[in-house]
Amino acid sequence: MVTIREIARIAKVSRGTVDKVLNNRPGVSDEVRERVSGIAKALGYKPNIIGKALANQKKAFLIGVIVPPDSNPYFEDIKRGVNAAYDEVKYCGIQIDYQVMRSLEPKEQLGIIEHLVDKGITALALNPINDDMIRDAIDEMTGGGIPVVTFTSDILRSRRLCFVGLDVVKSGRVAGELMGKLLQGKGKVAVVFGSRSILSHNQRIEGFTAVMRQDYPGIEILEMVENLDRDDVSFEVTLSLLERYPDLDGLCLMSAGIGGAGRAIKLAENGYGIKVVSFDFIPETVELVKEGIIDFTIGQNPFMQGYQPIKILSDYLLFDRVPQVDFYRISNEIKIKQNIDELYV
Amino acid sequence: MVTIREIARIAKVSRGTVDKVLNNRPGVSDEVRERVSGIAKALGYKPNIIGKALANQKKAFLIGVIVPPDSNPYFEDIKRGVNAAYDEVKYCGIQIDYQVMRSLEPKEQLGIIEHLVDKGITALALNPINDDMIRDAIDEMTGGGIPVVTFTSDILRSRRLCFVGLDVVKSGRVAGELMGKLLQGKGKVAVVFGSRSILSHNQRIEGFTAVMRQDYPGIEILEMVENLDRDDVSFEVTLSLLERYPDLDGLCLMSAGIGGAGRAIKLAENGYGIKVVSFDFIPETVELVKEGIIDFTIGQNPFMQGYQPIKILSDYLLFDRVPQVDFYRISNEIKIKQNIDELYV
DNA sequence: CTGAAAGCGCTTACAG
DNA sequence: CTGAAAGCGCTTACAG
Repeated sequence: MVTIREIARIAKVSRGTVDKVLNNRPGVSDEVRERVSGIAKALGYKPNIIGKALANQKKAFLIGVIVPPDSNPYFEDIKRGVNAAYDEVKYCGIQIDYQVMRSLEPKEQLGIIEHLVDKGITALALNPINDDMIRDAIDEMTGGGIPVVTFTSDILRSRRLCFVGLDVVKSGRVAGELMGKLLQGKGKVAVVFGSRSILSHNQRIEGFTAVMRQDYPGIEILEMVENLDRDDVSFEVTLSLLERYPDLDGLCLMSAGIGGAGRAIKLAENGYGIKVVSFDFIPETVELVKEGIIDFTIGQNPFMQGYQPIKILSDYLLFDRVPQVDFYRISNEIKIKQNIDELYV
Repeated sequence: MVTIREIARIAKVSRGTVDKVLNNRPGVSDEVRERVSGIAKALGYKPNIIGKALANQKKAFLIGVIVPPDSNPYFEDIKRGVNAAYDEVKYCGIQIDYQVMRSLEPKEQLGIIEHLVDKGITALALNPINDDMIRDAIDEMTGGGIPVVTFTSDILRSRRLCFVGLDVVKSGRVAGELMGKLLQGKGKVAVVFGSRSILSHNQRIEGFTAVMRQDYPGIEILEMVENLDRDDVSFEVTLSLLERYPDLDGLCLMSAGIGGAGRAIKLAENGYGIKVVSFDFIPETVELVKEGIIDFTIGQNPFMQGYQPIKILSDYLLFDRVPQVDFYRISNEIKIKQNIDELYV
C-alpha cells in the first residue's frame, strides 16, 4: 500500500504538502502540486480510510436528521436504522441531531432546517416536504458545503447529494402482479389508497393499474377510494366496498389505516374468502398477515431508509466519498404468513 | 469519550499497562490489573475501534475461505459477498485466501484446511462437509485460537463461532404457502428435488409438505422426484411428470437444474398454465421468472452468506467482538416478475 | 512486573 | 509557498 510518507519521500516534499495536494487544499505552488499528484497517480495511491478517520477524530461532525410526525409507526423503523448507522460511525466523531416534525407544513420544516444550520450541522438527512421553499433551502445548504441526502420521498430538481428510497411505481406493479396471481387472472378488485394529493400514492396506483391492464385483462378494478391514511375512514370505506360489491374478489390496501380495513374485512359477510394485498410491515399489518386476512404485504425496508442516508453522509464527511448513484434504491420485499417474522435480518 | 491515556493518568500507570489489562495480556500484577480494570469500568471505557484498527495495521490477518466446487452459479454470488466484505476491511490489514474445492470429499476439505493452517490463517470461513473429520478439525482450530464461522450449511455440535445461513425448513414452508395461494387451495402438485442424501433438501421437503398438510388440505402432492441437481435429469423427470399427469396444476422445483425443468415445461402440452415455485436467483431462474414460466422464486441471498462470515470474523480479529447470536439468520426473499431485477439492493 | 518510546496513516496549527 | 512537529487512540518491542 502506498502511503503519504512514501509519496513525500519520492517527491522530496513534506507529508503536509502531499496532504494539501491530495485533498485540494490551498497553499501549494502549481509546480509542486503537479509533481506530487503525478507521483500519487503513478503509484496508484489510495487514501487509507483508517488513517483519515483517526486524524478526523479531532473534528466534530454533526448530521441533522428531519423526519415527519411520528404518528406513522413506519418511522420507528427508520429511527432504528438511523441509530444502527450511528452506532457504526460514532467512533469517528459523528454526532446526530434527530428532529421530528409536528406538522407537514413546509414552513415548519424550513424553520427546523434553519435551526439545525445555526446549530452547526455539517450534513443533513431530510425527508423533504415537496415545496419550493424546501428546494431552495437544500440548494443553499449544498452551496454552503452542507451535503443533503433525501430519503423516503425525493424533491425533484434540487441539488441534494442523492436520494434513498424506493421506486414506488414498481411497488404498485408488484402489488398488481401478486393480486393477479392470487385471483388466477380473473375477478373483481377494489383499491383503498391514501390521498390523490400525495405523489407516491398516485404512483402506486399507476403501477398497479398498469400491470392489471397489461398482464391481467380478466381482472376488473371496480373502484378506488381514498381513506386519507386514517384508521376510522379506512374502516368505513372498506366496509362500504364489501357491502356494495358482494362478489368482490380482491382488495388492495395501499395506505396507512390498515387496522380499520382489517376490522371491516372481519366484520363483513363476504370478507372471509377475499384476497388482500397490502403495504408495509407495521405491527397491525404483520398481525393481519399472521391471521391469514392479508395474503401478501409489500414492505419497503424502512430500516435501510434510515440507515443508508447516515452511512452515505458519514462516508462523504469522513472520507470524501461521493455516492456512486443519484438514486440509492431500496428493494421491495414480499412477505407472507410463513416469513413475516423474518423482518430486516 | 474515555481513552486509554485518561485511564492511565488516573491509575497512575503507563498506557502500555492499561492496554495489557484491557486486552487480558500477561505481564501485569494482579493489584494493578484490578485497579485499572475497575477504573475502566467506572468510567465506562469503550475501545475506540479506529485507534485499534490503525495500530493493527502492522499485523497481518489472513482469513481462509473454503467453498464447494463452483459448478453451482449460486457460489458466484457468495464470492461477490466475500469480495464486498473484503473491500470494507482490507484497509485494516485483513487478507483473504479463497479456496474452491474440486469435490465434496471430506478428505479433500481436510487437506485444504491443513494447507491453510500451514499458511498461517488467523480465521476460517467454511462451508463444511458434514463429516466427523471436519468437525474434529474445526474443534482443533478453535482450540488453537483460530475462529471458524460456518456458512450456507452448518455442522452440528462443533465449536464453530457461529453459523451464517438460513432456516431451510422455513424456505420449504414459504414455498408451500406460495403454492397454496397460487392454486387457491386446491389442485394437484409435484415436487422435483435434488437428493434424499442431502440434509437441506429433505428439510425443504419437510417444510413444504407440513404447510400443505396443515393449511392446504385440498392440495394433493402426487409425486416427489429426485433430479440429482442435474440439468439433463431435471428435463427428463419434469417432462415425465407432465406427461403422466395431464391434470397437474403445480410444480415445485427445489433444486439446481432449473434450466432443464424450464425446457420441459415449455415443451409439454400442459406446461403453459402450470403454476411453478422455485428456489434461488441464478440466471436461468431469473430468465424463467421474466418469461412468466416461474411464478415465484425464493432466494437465499447468497451475497449475504458470503459477506457476513467475513465481517463477523474481521470484527472478531480486529476488535475482539464476539457474535451476539449462534445462528446468524439470512432471510428468505420472495421474487416475482415485477421485482426480480431488484436483487441484493 | 512496569514504563517510555516509537509507530500505524493522515491532518493541522504554526514557524519560517 | 513549504516543512517540521504534534496529535488522533491503540499496540508493541524493548529497556529497566
